Amino acid sequence: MTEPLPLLPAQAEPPSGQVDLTLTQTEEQPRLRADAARNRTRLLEVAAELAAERGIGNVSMEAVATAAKVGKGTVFRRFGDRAGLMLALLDHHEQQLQAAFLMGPPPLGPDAPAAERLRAFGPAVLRHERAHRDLYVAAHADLARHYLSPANHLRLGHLALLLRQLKAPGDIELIAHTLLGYLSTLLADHLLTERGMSMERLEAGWYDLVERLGAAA
Amino acid sequence: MTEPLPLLPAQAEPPSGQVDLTLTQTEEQPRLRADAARNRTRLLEVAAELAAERGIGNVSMEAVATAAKVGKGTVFRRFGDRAGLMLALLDHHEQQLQAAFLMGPPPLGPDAPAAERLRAFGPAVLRHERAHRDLYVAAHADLARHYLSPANHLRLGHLALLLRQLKAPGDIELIAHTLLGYLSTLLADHLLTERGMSMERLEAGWYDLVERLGAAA
DNA sequence: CACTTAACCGGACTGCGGTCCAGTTCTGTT
DNA sequence: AACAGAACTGGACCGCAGTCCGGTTAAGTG
Repeated sequence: MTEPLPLLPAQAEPPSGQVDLTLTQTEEQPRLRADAARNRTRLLEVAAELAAERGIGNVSMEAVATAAKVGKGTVFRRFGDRAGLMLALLDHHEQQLQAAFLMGPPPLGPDAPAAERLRAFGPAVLRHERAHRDLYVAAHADLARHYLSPANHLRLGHLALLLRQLKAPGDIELIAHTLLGYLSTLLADHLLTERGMSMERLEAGWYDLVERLGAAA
Repeated sequence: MTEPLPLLPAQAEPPSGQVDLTLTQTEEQPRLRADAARNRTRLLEVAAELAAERGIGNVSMEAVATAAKVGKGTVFRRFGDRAGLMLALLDHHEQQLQAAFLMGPPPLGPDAPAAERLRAFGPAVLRHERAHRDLYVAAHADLARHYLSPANHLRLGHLALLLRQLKAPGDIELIAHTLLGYLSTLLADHLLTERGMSMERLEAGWYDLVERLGAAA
């Protein structure tokens, strides 16, 4: 909780081979050694596989290590901790979403007016998170890290950009956080599952929110 | 993750002696046996003590059990799991806050106009959570339960009430959730600590939010 | 191509959260 | 007061996250 944080080289997101991380700006990756890179991809593949067949909640770190024919220590060295592995797994999916709203077609992509992009952002995220619910929940088990994750940072920046283009009044950064909070996996899941709300209702709520918080004074 | 949930009598909030839980409506408490009630209070006392001296993060369930001269199983039977114990610990503090905005003096209490109460709610919660930061973070480690906790439910209901009194347009429940999300312990902590924002800025953000989301159409 | 060194590897080890169940203690009933 | 059964108790037990460190291997240097 307030530890000195031993070593943990802080290298949780080094890309490997075909994996392209240019989207989520990784502050700098120290370049993995060849064997280490190989192991990393194998670990991710195996983890995804196990998650698919028995549910991510029933995949222990040790199981991943064993299935990838690697020592447990290796897994932890690479990903730091369980949440780190989840985050890495998630990263792949996240990139699809990011591509959609950074370079995709309207109304999400850059060829639509800002107001429309902002509107479209909500449902896109809601649906995306719903599709990968388990993983998001598991990954954000450590909530503190969540706010620091590149993915979250990117979303935040995107929203702030759109809001600025719209000349939205007020504290843009805080408003962006508020909007993102509305899209939180756990909140959406709670409202849909526990409270029995419909996706349409959540989307309508988003449109309303965007209208009131994004409109120029 | 999708288990049948063995027993867990779902009795996590039975009051004991002087502890008054009428505020956070506890759906029904099966009345603890005399010895069990005694143990419960001792456990909470001991836990609070240990938390105070070595930080809540460094207090294991076993340590609490031992210090209270009780078996480990007893602790888990009483509180379900670690988060349950945290929640119970938190409950006491939470009641102070609840009393403040349910029955306290203006501008928080019922003798002030709704708009003022709504405005005052934000800073009150922000400051309260900041004061008990560690505990909130530990307790909400299990985020799914968080949305179901009586405390959260009460806050939500309170906000919804005020919004309704203000004749705020839109989907009241969703707006209440959005507002509450802005006050999330973890978000606030992130903004204050990591992003170096000032408390004043967060409060100003709240006032702005309330004005735009609470104003009648 | 030999050599140095930094990085990596694996698996034994620790501590904790959570479960289980045989034995004990309370509470309501007659 | 005696009894039956429900509720509680405690500690042995399990599996997993995360640490540690002696041995190994890859990447720069001449």
